Amino acid sequence: MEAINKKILLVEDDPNFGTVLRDYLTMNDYDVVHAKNGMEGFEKFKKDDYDLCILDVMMPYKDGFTLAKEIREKNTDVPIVFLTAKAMKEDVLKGYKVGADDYLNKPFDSEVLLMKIKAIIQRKATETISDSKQFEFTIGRFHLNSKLRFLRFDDGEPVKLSPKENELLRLLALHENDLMPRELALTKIWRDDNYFTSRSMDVYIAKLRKYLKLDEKVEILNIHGEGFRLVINN
Amino acid sequence: MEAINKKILLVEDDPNFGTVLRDYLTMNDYDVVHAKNGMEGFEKFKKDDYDLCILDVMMPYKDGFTLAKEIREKNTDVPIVFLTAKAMKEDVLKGYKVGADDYLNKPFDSEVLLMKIKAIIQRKATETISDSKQFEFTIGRFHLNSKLRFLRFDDGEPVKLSPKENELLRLLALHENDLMPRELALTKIWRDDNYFTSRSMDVYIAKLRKYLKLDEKVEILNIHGEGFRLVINN
DNA sequence: TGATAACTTGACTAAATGTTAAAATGTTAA
DNA sequence: TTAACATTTTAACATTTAGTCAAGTTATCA
Repeated sequence: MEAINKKILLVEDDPNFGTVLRDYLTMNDYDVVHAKNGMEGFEKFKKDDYDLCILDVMMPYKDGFTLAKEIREKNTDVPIVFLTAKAMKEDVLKGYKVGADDYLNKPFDSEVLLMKIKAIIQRKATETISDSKQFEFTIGRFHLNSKLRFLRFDDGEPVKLSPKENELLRLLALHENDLMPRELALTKIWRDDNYFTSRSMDVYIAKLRKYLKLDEKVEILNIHGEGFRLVINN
Repeated sequence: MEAINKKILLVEDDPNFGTVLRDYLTMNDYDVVHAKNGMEGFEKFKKDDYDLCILDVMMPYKDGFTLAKEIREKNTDVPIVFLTAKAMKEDVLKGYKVGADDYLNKPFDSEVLLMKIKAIIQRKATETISDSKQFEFTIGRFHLNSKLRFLRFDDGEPVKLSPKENELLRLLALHENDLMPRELALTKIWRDDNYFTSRSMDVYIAKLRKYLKLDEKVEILNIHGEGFRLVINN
């Protein structure tokens, strides 16, 4: 039986390092497409579907973070790994905002690299499956059934939620107590990130808050400029 | 090249079993410190850094779960494995609540033990950075969550930080006890290094100092003409 | 001690968010 | 097909949050 290899987009401007890495990955049964700079990387990304993107951070013309942002606009799911020179831990936050899945410090152990790649692709696969499977949530004294689109308080009468209300609350519940980035909701639910969809989302946050205020332990907090957080206090 | 052995803290009150296990692990290139009870185990834990803790659940005075809780307060990352006579379901659940990484049932196959140990230490080592680590810091009696942008003192109410406050404190924490060059913060956070951004940064240093003065052991020192230092005094 | 760097405070501007209501759009059943 | 209703978007305005800058004070260094 011939298994289909995972496809990796490698964007690395250093020709020596890039070639070595490409060959090493190819040897380990990955299909590697190697782009020599950010521009080329984005072109190649648009032309095909990849299971993983490995981006060098420091590149002329277009750095890895900028490229990642462009990639994220096209595809919210593909795992992205950054290659950085050692001792650049300050940049991790920046990478995270763009939706980084991991960092690799140059130089790195090739064994570790392979393990991480495998783990990330694997994690992404199970994550999306388990995410898409979760349709019922307990939110404080509420129960959300996201498939039937209703929200029940204690044992009272369920309230019917509109599609947008439902999806937004579900996304918040999936990130319970953690940050649910604004951008995530916009790309996942509204499939567009602009001023108006953003305002629309705020309207829905207000509606959800109105529903949720029956339980004073449940609240939707805003993190200015970042997104929202569904917290359940004890 | 001589690799440094991984250090294991073994807490087991049964002298026979404990000694046999210690010797077996030592034979397999682990550095083992053997404590005969929970109290001794915690003392030894505080004195050194370990790559893994193996705790017997049933011990006099202080059982394994209680010890695990104390260890977790000091260190949220170190892998913990419990040794149990038999896998009681409720015990397993209790263990995972305390943050157990695995269970070993006595008696157990020594080969299996070695494999599990290797796997656990390995897994911990390759865990992705984006899983919290780089966003959470302990600063004296404070806890900084850089992703959610809040700073908590002891177990009090978290204070919300502005993006700039957050990034600056994070940068200082990354350089804890070391110099954080002024220029670094300006280029990383303000993306511009001029007179005014520099004044602006001073404003933020002042704000951070105000937050941090709750713990007199924590301070931000200035190094004239160089930058700042976040120091934690003992 | 004079020059430069660091610190503090508060006023001001810009941007993001909260809220409500009206307008536009979508859906369903008679 | 359309009337009634549900959903979503847009608009308007209020409020909160964040960042910058200016000006005066204090600390440090040579």
